[in-house]
Amino acid sequence: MTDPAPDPDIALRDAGLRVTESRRAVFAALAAHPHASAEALYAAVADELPKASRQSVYNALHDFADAALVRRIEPAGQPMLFELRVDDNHHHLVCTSCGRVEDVDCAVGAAPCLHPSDDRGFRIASAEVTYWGLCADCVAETAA
Amino acid sequence: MTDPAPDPDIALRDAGLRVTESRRAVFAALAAHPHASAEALYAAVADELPKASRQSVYNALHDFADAALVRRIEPAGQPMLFELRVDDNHHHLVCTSCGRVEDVDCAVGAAPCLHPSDDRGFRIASAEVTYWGLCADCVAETAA
DNA sequence: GGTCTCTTTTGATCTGATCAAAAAAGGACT
DNA sequence: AGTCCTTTTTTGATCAGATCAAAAGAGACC
Repeated sequence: MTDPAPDPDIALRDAGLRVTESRRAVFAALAAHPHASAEALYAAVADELPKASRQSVYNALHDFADAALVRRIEPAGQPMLFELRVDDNHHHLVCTSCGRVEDVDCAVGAAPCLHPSDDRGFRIASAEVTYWGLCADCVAETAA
Repeated sequence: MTDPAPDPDIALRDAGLRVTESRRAVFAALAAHPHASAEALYAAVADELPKASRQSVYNALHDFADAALVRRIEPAGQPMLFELRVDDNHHHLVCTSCGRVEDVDCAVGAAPCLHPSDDRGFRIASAEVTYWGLCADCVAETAA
């Protein structure tokens, strides 16, 4: 297990990125909101740092993704979402009703689905599993 | 196995959709171009039926998807893609370099990845697996 | 063929994301 | 602490893909 909440300043510097207020704020927003869109993160950042611009949030997220500090996911029908969990190979549950996203550890063993029956000549780098369904809240709501 | 190339007219009528020239053209375009974007399909349709509008292609695709005549996939970084294979549970190989998409049958047995280690209370309806990597052509190009 | 409903067209509009140039701030060095 | 160079941020434009809405047109049932 890697450290659960690494110091953002150190992580940034290690990645060769300058430590700035906006980036710290984006980092904090990511920690507070797993699976948030750029827009949602901008809203969160703006709460703490009103002078920050939307573009700076996009910039930060882009830079973080390039540096592998965050992972970017794009479930169908949703804008890009960002998450801090990058060191493990985990997958996602997505609610088809409310859009909620939850993490789920890799199904069986280490890299279960990494080998398709026929790889068509592809050099496969990773496998991404998305489980579609109704979250607990939406199941309850449907029942009512 | 269901019929490999069902008569579009019948499929449309069975779905409660009127049979029109544009829809027939979109169907043909889908058959000719698996995993094509709405834009690409519009281009293909326009070749055969110049008077067809872009919107009519979007409409048709939307209607087809609602009627489960086509499946819509949205690999990260690409626009929506549409495919006619809907009756089987298959997955996709996506080339991270050129964007090429290939089908791959469900990895092991019937519904291999359908059960995550912890479903977080979700009522799971389906699992989607995307394999990311380099297609054969892009591997060759990289080697050169 | 007449009539009603479903489709198509046209053109506007929206969201999410990206691009680009000028201004501002980080941080290495003295 | 001050200087300088480079990276970041800001500002505002722009883009792509997709959707919405009203009016015109075409399918299909009688």
